[in-house]
Amino acid sequence: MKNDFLKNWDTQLKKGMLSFFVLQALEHKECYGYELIQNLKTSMEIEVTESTIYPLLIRLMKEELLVHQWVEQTSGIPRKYYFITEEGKSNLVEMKKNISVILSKIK
Amino acid sequence: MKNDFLKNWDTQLKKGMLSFFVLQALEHKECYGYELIQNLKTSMEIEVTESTIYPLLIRLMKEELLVHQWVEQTSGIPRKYYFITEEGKSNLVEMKKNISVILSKIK
DNA sequence: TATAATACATCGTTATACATTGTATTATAA
DNA sequence: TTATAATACAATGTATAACGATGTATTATA
Repeated sequence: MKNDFLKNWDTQLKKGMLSFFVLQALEHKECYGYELIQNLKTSMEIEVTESTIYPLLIRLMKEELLVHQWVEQTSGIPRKYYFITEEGKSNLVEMKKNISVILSKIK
Repeated sequence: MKNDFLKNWDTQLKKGMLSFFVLQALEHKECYGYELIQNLKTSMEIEVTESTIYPLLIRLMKEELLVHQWVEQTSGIPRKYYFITEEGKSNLVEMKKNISVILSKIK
């Protein structure tokens, strides 16, 4: 069981890593917000709430790293699908470079 | 040259990684605040300002991951040396584990 | 027929990096 | 001699991002 310091540290570490993983996930395959939360949990073991993911997606769209498209469903609420842009892809490459530099500093 | 998004992302990534690197540095060798800033820059290529490091050291002491000791100098201002505690060392181990889990998720 | 799951979103709180500013001492260059 | 930089500590205010709580609406299930 994690202590309070480590729990808070996990949260702080997400500030940065989460946007990387969201871009990585959407580069692999476009999806809608709710689906992204499930995907991060099941295939990445990253737990995020809606109050984290929706503002994050909005920020990434403002930065033009993502675009969205509403898709009507045969039944139920329309889904807002997110797609990574070319700028998103090139930023993802830069982010990966930065992360490997950081990793090289870990003893 | 990094764009605004990447510059901000770097800052966000520090929120979490910096406390790890400070603990790692102090595990290697105790030092005082100003010295720590120099060490992080020269041997780790991590740039931090005093307004980042001093509050961080205070937080890590509150968590009892660090302790400090004032050391008088033959000339000049006394220096506040920081030492990692046993709890600090064990938390550092946990942090390193967490980081490798995160890394394994990078494609 | 109530409850859970799906799907969107916002608001307030909290934590942290950083620019700016401040104090004080010592070394160096003009 | 004097101004400037470097050393060494610290606090204040701002911006950013994760998260708990809350809200709306639809569909599936018990």
